[in-house]
Amino acid sequence: MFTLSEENYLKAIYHLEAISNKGVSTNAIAKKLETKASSVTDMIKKLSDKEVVIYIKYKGVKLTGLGKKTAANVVRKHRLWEVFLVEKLNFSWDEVHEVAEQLEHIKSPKLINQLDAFLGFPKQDPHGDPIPDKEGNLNPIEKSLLSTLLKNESGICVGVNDSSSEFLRFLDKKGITLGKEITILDKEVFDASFSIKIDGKKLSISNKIANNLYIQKSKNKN
Amino acid sequence: MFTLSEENYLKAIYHLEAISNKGVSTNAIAKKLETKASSVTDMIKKLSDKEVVIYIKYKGVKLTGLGKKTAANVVRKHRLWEVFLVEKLNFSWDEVHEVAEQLEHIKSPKLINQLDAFLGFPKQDPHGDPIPDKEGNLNPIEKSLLSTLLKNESGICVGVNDSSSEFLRFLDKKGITLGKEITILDKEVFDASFSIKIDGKKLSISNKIANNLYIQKSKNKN
DNA sequence: TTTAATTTTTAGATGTGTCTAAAAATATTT
DNA sequence: AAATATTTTTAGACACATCTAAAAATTAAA
Repeated sequence: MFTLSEENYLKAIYHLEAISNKGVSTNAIAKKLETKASSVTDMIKKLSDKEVVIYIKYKGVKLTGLGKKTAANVVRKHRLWEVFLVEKLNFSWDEVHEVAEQLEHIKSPKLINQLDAFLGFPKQDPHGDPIPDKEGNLNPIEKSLLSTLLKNESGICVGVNDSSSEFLRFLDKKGITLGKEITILDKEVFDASFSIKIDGKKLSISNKIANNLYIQKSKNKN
Repeated sequence: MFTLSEENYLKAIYHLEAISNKGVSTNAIAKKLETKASSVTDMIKKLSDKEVVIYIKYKGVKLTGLGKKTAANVVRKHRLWEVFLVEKLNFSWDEVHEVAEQLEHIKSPKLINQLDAFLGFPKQDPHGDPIPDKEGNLNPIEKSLLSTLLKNESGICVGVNDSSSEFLRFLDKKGITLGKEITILDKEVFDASFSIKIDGKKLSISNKIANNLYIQKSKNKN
């Protein structure tokens, strides 16, 4: 069994590995968990003793098979709870993270499996992120950043790279939600901003936005 | 804000006050929480500093208004989650306690209010215990122990005094569930056991059972 | 390749919640 | 009311997770 703190470290390492796939550095973990490097070193030793990470001094850590599975299970719980909050309790997608951070630590295999069934075995959470299965495997969906689309190409909005409340509320305000189709009308050389079409309306979005929105490329219409 | 441990102490004191309505003794709390008296003394001091209990050395504790409200809110959450587990996730009434013990500590007013609405504002948990409202007030239902019924009197099963898995599974086995009507056919002087009628069938139950089952007295039929 | 900058680890401390063992206070017997 | 038993508190220790400050190792720059 793992403590709440250990689970949070495993989850952080899991997410960091997904980006870099190299050894995860002490500092990277510290930054992610908003804690100090010395605290990270301490915890890493515990995790290493429990054989969920491989730790080589000064070289960072890697998750073991068990570590990966444990972390994926926490992520699974987090994302299933997010679906529950949005689908059943009318939370909006920018409100779920904090509560799911708590709920993900509830220990009960039956609870999470029943919840999964109750929700109809969802494959993605409200932000478009894939939900790991019981074994910890996840089916990543094919997606690209909106910024990679060329002029006149289209895509269906399928996820976000930044899931901060600020960004999500911004998307809400602009009427950008998962499932909607976006077409690139123009790209500005000047500031790398985009002119897009969504719901038949023309919209201008900054490069930052385009770099945080995932789409699934549609077949080109001509 | 209160820690998980503090919440558990408050809840324990809350339940103990409901029985005795005197100052709750250190030992009583220790027994309830399966901990040591010295640990209880330590925690009581913290709770006293936080003004949720009145503590007089060697004289036990009493909850303050704030303490009562805080404890009732934990109980509210516990019982609402129990309803959720039974009604939505197909848990049986003997499986919910352990999981609810974890869920009751999740901090999010919106979560619990939405859950309440989602469940249709239930008034009782799966064991027949009343669910406190947002302010911490609770509407106790009128109930008596089955053992207090006289021969030929009837009552609707509305709650349990002992909600251990063992007792609940025993009731399941005997076909005794909340809502069913029970009629006393006979009382044995010898061992204080009861002969009852439920679902048209005759059943013999021990005094211990009759002392742990709450019923709501029906109008006498003749 | 030596020096400087950065990262990481160690050493020692703190707060929370718990424990054991012993002391103090209260309650119960005789 | 004195002796005994029980309850409660205190004192001191420990595990967990964290921190600061300083030392050690690694990486980058001159």
